[in-house]
Formats: sequence, structure tokens, C-alpha cells
Amino acid sequence: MSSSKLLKGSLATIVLRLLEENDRMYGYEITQKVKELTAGEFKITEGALYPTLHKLEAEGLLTTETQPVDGRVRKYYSLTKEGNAAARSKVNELEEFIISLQKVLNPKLGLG
Amino acid sequence: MSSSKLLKGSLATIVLRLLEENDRMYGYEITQKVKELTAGEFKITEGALYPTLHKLEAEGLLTTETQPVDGRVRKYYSLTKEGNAAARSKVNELEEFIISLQKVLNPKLGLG
DNA sequence: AATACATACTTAAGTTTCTTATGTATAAGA
DNA sequence: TCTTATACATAAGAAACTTAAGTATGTATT
Repeated sequence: MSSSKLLKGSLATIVLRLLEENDRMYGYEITQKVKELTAGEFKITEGALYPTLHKLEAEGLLTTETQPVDGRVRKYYSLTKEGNAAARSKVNELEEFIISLQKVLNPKLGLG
Repeated sequence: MSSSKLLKGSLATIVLRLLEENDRMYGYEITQKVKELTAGEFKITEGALYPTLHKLEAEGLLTTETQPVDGRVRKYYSLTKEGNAAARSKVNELEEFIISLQKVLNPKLGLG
């Protein structure tokens, strides 16, 4: 993931979250979707994305289907059952992380 | 930083932000302050914090004063002029990052 | 026809930033 | 005396990136 090199640990969570919404996606599509959602702020690099997808597949969180489209090969990824559970828990974890981070960045607000 | 190993890149920003508010702090104090602000969610490890402080000092963003207190040595850190500017820009960058991240995690909201 | 850009996936080398572990040293509490 | 808290430093290893290179096809431009 490019654009400010922050967040070295949320790429897998982002992938899982997108697959929760989209049922199945291929790698290149994921890079474009993230770019679109963030108005170009996040640019996921191939060198980061593909190894992440392979790792999630190896962990049993994703399954793949390969399809030729217009003479090029596409590899579609979908969540497994465990992938669904992992998506929910990882997104939650990340959201809680953001809340804690905001408490540090802006201790005047929401100290409840 | 412990607790979920997320956020591999925000520690320096957190340090700069705390020093923006507190004028001067020493390492151990920073670990305790972060723990307090996040109700124990973030536990900054010494192995992460001290090298980060040294790096920020080497970059000219922090200055140090060493003081003996109760027989132990404390090393107080303060922002330099450039450290102040860096704090503002890094905190902004991180906040914008969080906004983008939320757009990916929850595309239904705030798609402006 | 040649060149460039978009689509599409893979992998290796190097860097950054952590975690884990170890070491030093003093003070306070059980 | 032993443990916990305070206080700093640093080395080894792991994780997650960036950068770069490679392969391959389709489309648009000159």
C-alpha cells in the first residue's frame, strides 16, 4: 500500500472487508476499488497485494477460481466460512484500534 | 507498540502528538500516558519506543535534557521548532489516513 | 507498425518498524 | 530477600511493506 506508508497491518483487513461486500473480486479489481473508494488516497501496490492474497488463501480464509477473460487470466477470490468470521473480527479490531488512536491524538474529546 | 500489532507506522506520530501537548516528557512517562489515554489498549514497548525517540532526535525533531530524579536518570524530550512543524503535519496525515480507511471499511457512510 | 498505456498476475531483494529478549541500575514494598 | 516499579539501551528476529523486475494480452495513439 502506498500513499504515506502508514497502516502497515491493515491491508489484509481491507481485503477481507471488500470481499465481505463484493462476494468475489480479483486482485486488480481490488486495487481499483480501493483507489476509487478513497479518491486516490490509497494506492495498493501489487507487491503488497498479491502476497497478501496468497497468504490469506494459504490460511484458508480465501478460495480462488481462475477464469480467462478477453484472453487474459483473472483469479477471483472469495471468502470461505472462516474468512467470513475473520473479516468480522479483523474489521472490529481495526475499528477499535482507530478509536484508541483517536483518544491519543485528541485526548480532549471523548474521554468518557 | 503491543496490543494487536496494528499501526506499524504511527508510533512516531503519537510521540510527536504527546509532546505537542506536554512540553516535555521522558520515555517511561510516554508509555504510561498512552496506556492511560487508551485504558490499557495500547502498550508501547521499550524496544519500540526508545529507538523511535533516538531516531526523532537524530532527525532534529526532538532535543533532550538529562536529569537525575530520586537517584535514577531521566531523559526528557521536547519538540524543536522543526519538531513542532513535523508534529502538525504528521498528525494531519494520520487523521486523513483514518478518514480514508473508514471510507474503505464502511463505504455506505460519508461517500461525499 | 511502433510505442505507450491499461489490464492482470508473480516473485525477489531490500527497508522499515515492530516484537521479543537481554542487560544495566535504583527504589519501594512484601 | 525477592518481586515489582521505575528508567534507559540495544541486539536479533519477524512481519509487512516498497521497489523493481519479469511475463503476457488488449487498446489507443502516432
